[in-house]
Amino acid sequence: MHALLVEDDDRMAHALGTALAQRGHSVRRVGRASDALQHAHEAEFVLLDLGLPDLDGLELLRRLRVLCSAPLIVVTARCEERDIVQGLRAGADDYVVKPFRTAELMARIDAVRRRTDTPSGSRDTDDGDGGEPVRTGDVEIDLAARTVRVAGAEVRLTRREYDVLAFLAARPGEVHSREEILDRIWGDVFLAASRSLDVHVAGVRAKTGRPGLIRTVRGFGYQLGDGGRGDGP
Amino acid sequence: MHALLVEDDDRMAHALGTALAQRGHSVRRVGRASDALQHAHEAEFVLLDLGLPDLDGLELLRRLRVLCSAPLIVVTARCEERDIVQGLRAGADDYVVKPFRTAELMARIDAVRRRTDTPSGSRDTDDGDGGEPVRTGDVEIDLAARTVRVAGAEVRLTRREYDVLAFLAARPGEVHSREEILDRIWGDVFLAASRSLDVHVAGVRAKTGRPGLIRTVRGFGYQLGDGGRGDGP
DNA sequence: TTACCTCTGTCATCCCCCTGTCACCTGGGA
DNA sequence: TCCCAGGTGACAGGGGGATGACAGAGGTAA
Repeated sequence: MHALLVEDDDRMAHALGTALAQRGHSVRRVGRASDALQHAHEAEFVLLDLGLPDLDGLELLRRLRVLCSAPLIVVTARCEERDIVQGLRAGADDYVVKPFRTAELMARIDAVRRRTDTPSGSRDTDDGDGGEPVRTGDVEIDLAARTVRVAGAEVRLTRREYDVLAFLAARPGEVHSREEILDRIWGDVFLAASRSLDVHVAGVRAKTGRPGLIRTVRGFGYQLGDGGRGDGP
Repeated sequence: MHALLVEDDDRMAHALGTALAQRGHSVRRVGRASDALQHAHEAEFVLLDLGLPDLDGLELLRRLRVLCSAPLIVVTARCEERDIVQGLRAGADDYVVKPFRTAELMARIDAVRRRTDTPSGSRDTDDGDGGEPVRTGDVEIDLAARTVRVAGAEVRLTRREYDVLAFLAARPGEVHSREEILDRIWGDVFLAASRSLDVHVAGVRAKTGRPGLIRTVRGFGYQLGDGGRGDGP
């Protein structure tokens, strides 16, 4: 059992690590976002502190979610309702506010894992396990390195543009609704009427020079395409 | 979407019911444990108050867990660590203490359902069509990815066309009436006299090149067919 | 300041949905 | 076998709505 503990405070990390170890988990503790992203694919479940110094917590959470679908519990001092809602919408399975009670946290970990350890397994053959870039046509999306290459040349996308592309690339071939995308990336489905998503999709298409990289499913949402050549059935 | 709201306090039930209805859930509210147990099997998810007068909350939770495996969130005034741990260990997927914040509770409901729900329309008896595509002949309908393949090649259907096909594919072999299909997809049975359904069925047949994929039951409705070869009993 | 990103608003376009019509098929009755 | 009535398939056209393209305001970081 491999727990990934993302926590920059030494005392907190020590306390949590001890509690987890007592319950039979092997723990890898990291204190920086970059290390968290590097080890995400090894984790059986994740405890995430949103207050890291080197990257916004929500942003880290979204990036982790693209890299792995393991159970993830946010453990943080941020207790505003807005923070909690956004954290859960960004993909957290549970959200625990510091100071927390250890036994409760352990019970929550077990509850989340009970739901996610599907006996039939293989629920996540999808998300880029480890570091294999997603390829479609001559476009290469490296979810771990957060880079995009077209015909070998790196393309610089903005944060939102990359988020949208990475979200679609995490499950190639699947169609995602506008609401789902807005929920996961913006944390707000009520932006559905907004034009933001369209604008950023257009940005990805323009900067990559591959209009077919993101395919529109009219009236529903978007899907990762074949990289440009939009031939039909 | 069927939410089972187990709550004996009228004001609380009203507030919760309103919030759920605003988010598109249909709500059945019960105030007694016996009613909760009776309707448990219909629920798509459960909100459970532990403070009912006629049965100990934990005991009710355990009995509910035997009857149904739907996502269940405890919403209660009991805030002792011991209560929370016991509730989670008894099978609750989350535990929210009153007074709670509505938006947070809704986000927690979504988070739990995200982990437990089958991605697309099929919502009934959990007969394993969770992630496996439906196959008939050489046609493959992936309800999770919202894609359709014929002989391995992806076929692009419009929204309505896909909706009709997916609805039939969610229960292979069953015959569905025009009214039922219109009700579930259009939300309006009064379109029964309209030609829309026929047009979209024709679209599916034409685009897939499999006229037998959707079989007409004259005077009644439609049924998922065998993928092309139109022989039958 | 400067440059860039993000979001919003507007306009134009195109596709999809619905409807209407005609023809064909099916099933029942004479 | 023939006729009739209702239902369905095929096809075309109009309208509406979703999306793409573009511009500009506001915010943020360098």
